[in-house]
Amino acid sequence: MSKEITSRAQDYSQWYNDLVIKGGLADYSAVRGCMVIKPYGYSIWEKIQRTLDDMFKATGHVNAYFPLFIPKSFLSKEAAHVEGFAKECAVVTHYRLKNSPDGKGIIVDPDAKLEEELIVRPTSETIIWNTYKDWITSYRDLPLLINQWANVVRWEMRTRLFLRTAEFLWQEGHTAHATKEEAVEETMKMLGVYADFAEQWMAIPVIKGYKTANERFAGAEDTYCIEALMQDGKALQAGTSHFLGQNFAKAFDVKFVTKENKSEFVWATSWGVSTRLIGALIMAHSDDKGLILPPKLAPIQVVIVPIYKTEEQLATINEKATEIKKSLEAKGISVKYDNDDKQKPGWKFAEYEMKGVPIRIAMGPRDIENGTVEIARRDTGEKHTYSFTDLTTKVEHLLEQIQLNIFQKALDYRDEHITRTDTWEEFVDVLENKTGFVSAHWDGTSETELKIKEKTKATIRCIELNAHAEEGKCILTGNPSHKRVLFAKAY
RNA sequence: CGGGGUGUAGCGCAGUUGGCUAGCGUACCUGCUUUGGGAGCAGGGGGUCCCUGGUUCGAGUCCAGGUACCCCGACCA
Repeated sequence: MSKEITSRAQDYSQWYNDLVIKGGLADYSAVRGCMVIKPYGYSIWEKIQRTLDDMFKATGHVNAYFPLFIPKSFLSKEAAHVEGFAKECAVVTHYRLKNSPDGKGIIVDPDAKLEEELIVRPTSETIIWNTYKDWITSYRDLPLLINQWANVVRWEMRTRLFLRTAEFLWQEGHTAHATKEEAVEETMKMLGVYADFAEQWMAIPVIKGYKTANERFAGAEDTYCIEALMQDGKALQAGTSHFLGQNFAKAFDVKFVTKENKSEFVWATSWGVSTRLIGALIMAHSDDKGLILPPKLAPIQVVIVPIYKTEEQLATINEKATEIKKSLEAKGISVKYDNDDKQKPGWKFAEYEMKGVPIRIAMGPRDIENGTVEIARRDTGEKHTYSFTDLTTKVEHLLEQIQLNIFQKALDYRDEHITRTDTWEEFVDVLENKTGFVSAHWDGTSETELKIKEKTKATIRCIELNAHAEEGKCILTGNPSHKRVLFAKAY
């Protein structure tokens, strides 16, 4: 056995790392905090990208690309924004290297110092709003609905594969609107897009909510989010959509003339999801045997493994397997027929389970004789023998079932891990032992929120959009509260 | 940035109080046998023992300094 996976019970972090590395999704790189996304992992990202991009286009957005570098002065134009990002910016100070005088290697040429230092974008609001100033003059220029697929850099103190890397890939939407109402509507619309994507494609149930002032995006009036729950009971913010008000319009002096010939500041939103989604995908569904990928995002949906003793048998199986492969592919299903002779069937079974391929079809002499195949589901481990008849339909149906099943499983787990508490003792106990979300009253002050974080390490993940009014007392201070909020320890 | 850990073959690791040609598993190459859950046997190739300096007849091993990465916190998507 060359690829043992650490079990979740033994060491959850190590389990996660094993899945990423041994599942062939990514590798550590020579650069601190930066990872290499390997082809198998990147193909998941490509599927995420393609799907979301279609959803963005369908909601009226177009793609553009803005510079990787941002003049240092831009960042400081919005006070909260610089405050939030300054501590984690990579800075370009020089533009040239030269041979070291002692002949050993190369050094930064001190004569090549930049007039104004450039930062590597941690997010693009500033460079984009600086550009929007030139693009927007009239109400006729609005709304401006732009998305960009890009890499950004945030110099995090501690990194984790996919969940928090110094450089990561993401998309960031930046829209400009004539009215507050329209901008708020856009913010909510994109939150909805993210939630739909998470649930229908990633099979991860999410809670839609908004952030408290403490957790808000630097420079936003309101930050909305989708929160998911991982198998270790920790919450993971899977996507955010920000209502930026007129903050960036004011910082970059972006005004437009209304129909009534009045000059007004533009209203803004921004929204993003990143390669962190892949981390969520891994942790939400997988088990101790390896990855479990939702069929809709799995790079390989079906793998066919031949079992044979003789060349004649292999030839027969090749023929039948190719036929099956073609008929599945005709339905848009991605199939790999693995007749590589260097590995044995048992090895392949374990390997594709590790990689999370939803369906495995095994074909041996027995099957050829009986006109059957053996089909194994990755999510449940169940194996059944099916006849060739209507195989394509059966597989299509099974893929749908798997997609629904892993969503339901994640949903059941999530729902079991939302606990309502009304006493501090129970609150602490649930966070510590049961884990997951805790629904509790909070007095609405940042001070209380921070104290709770200090005592329990839990933060307010969000205030649910559909939270109904309910009178109660703050879990910590006993002060009056009008609705419950969701606490959890988070990634 | 604080705490802990690890750097020895592609990968995972062992290496005793300092001692001979640095070893094991796996992967790789060759051959034969195998193939319905990570195959077996035989043979073979592969090393800057993280770096620098020191102690010593002799350093993977001891000492000092450096460096890289991982894990747990603080910070964050």
